Amino acid sequence: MKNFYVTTPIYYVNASPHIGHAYTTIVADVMTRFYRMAGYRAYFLTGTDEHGDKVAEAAQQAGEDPQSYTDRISGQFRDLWPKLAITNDYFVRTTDTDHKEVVRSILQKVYDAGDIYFGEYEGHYCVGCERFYRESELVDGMCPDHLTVPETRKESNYFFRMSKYQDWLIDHIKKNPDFIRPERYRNEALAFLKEPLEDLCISRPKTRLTWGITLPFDDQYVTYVWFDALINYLTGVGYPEGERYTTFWPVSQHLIAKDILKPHGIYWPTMLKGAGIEPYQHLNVHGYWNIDQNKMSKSRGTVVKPLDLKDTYGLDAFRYFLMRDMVFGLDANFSEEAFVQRINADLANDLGNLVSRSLSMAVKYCGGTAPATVDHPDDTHLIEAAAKLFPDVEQSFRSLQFHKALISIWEFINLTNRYIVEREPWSLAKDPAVRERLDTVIYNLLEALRVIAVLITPFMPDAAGDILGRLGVEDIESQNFESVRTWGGLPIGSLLTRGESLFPRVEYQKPEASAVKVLTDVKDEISFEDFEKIDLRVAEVIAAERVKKSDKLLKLKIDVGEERTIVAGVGAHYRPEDLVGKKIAVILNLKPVKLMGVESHGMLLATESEGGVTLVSFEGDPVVGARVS
RNA sequence: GGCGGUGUAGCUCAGAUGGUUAGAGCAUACGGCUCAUAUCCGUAGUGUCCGGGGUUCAAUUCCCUGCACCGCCA
Repeated sequence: MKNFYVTTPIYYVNASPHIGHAYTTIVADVMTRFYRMAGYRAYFLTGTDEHGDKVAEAAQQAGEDPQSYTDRISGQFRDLWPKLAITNDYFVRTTDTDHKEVVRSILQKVYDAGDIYFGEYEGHYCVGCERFYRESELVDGMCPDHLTVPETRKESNYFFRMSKYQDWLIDHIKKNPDFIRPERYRNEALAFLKEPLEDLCISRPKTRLTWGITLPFDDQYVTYVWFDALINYLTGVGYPEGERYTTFWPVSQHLIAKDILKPHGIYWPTMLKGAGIEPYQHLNVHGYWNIDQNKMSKSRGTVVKPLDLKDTYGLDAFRYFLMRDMVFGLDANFSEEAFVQRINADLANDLGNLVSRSLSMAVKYCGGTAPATVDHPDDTHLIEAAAKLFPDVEQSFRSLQFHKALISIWEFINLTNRYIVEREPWSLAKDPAVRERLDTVIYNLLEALRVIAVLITPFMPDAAGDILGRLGVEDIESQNFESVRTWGGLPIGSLLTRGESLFPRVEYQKPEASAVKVLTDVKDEISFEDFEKIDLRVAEVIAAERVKKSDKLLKLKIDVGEERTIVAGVGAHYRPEDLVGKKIAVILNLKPVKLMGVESHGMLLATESEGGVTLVSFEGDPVVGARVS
């Protein structure tokens, strides 16, 4: 038996699930369902990534301890997947006991092999940037951002000797053209590798971070990110031993979005190499869904979250749209309008209507059971197209071109619709002499529906099951890809049911057609006490200059009764000299942040729209430092 | 600032290791059918394939350069 193993990234629990998570996971599910139906033994892993400072912070902000916080958010992901008809075989969490053990055993292994070292070194540390600089990064011995001379500081951490495997990795990627795919991302990985790899810092001292897995060889440190998160792909199949591991690891493929190409394409293979484990087989990289809010319906008075649209329009339609409208590897646009168009054109008109008209005629002309057939030369075109369909779809799956698989299936749907128009069953029905021919045509239609249903099962499991049910197919399990290799799989005499519309047409109200003006992005209501927490003041700009290397950021010195420095992102629309002397509104008590290396102690108020950025200013001449309320 | 991506029909996008008339869907117009969710089938179009330069017998495709938009990093 052939095997198949696919993973999604484990999702970081500092935010709730969104369309990006849903897409990756649905692709993994479609692939898994496909390979299961093709006779493979398949294994599908997803899960959550739960350690690190961002999670610790998010937990603290939510007033929870990290474990109960991660339990809660991880649960959100776990609960979402059944609602998307996801059929993962396992759900891994990095806080699982077995995962911690695997991480520690691999760290120990790499450590024993001499590929992890303790780096206590002196470096050029820029206080403003809170980071170390390499000699080569400095400009005239100074921090490139602050143009100050960095101080010499000591820092201790554990490092993975990644640089040692750079040549091996380049060689491996070159020898295995589909190790990273599609090709654009393979090229990108090779481009990274043209520069010398630095060793990977893999620890944080417990004085700074405790929410992590303690290093097996130094209990004063936890491991940081990579040796924790990436290793889930091994934990999920029961590494280091066992039948699952030996079965699935050799055929492993990862599915990721392009933002995490570097850790998966560079760090992970070298880590595996260092641990003496075979690299994964494929890294499949997809693009982003861009959300065009202008093209999303505003009739509901809220900004539309794509994920919510599955409830409005149905899960199968949602899965279909995601798979059909994105070319795997490239970015795509998500708009409600495009979604509705797909539903009406492809699902309602082409497929839904085909099911409806075929079953309607079968019931009307053949009494509700699948009739017997007699071969006819005019039908070979349809039958041959059906035979060719699975190989085409399989070919598309092998190259991750899911949209092409769907196009192939829809070409067959169109062909079947044409078959009806050409054969005119309603004319045949008027002449008792051609009864046999009518039966054959109807049978062929029903069999075509069966073939279609089988092939769309990975994408739209519910609709497929529905169609098979209407065709009277009793043993759904038998409806695999083997069953569509030869024509005639639908038993004669199968009991047919007409049923309701499979995909009713849907209405989409264009945003601008809405008569009543409704704000689309009103935030949650707050109390007056909440508002009073904001310290709004009148300030006067004393000096302004551009932040080095930034188009947008301006560094402003302001007078609010005291002198402060703030950084404002208005540089694309205001020149520094335009601002000096202006009275502006400023939030004083915003937590200071560092932008491009400059610390900002407040934020000016401005509005941004298509016309550009406009500062909030005052009618008259208010006193500097006065409260705004 | 560095790196990368994208720019093809009204819209959303495919595609071509360089080679005759550059494609699909949607939208539009016209025609056919009535089994069907007013659906289906057929026909008809439209394009300086972002600008400029180079290589070539031949470039929209390869190279250089410019512009616009987007993303990542610092």
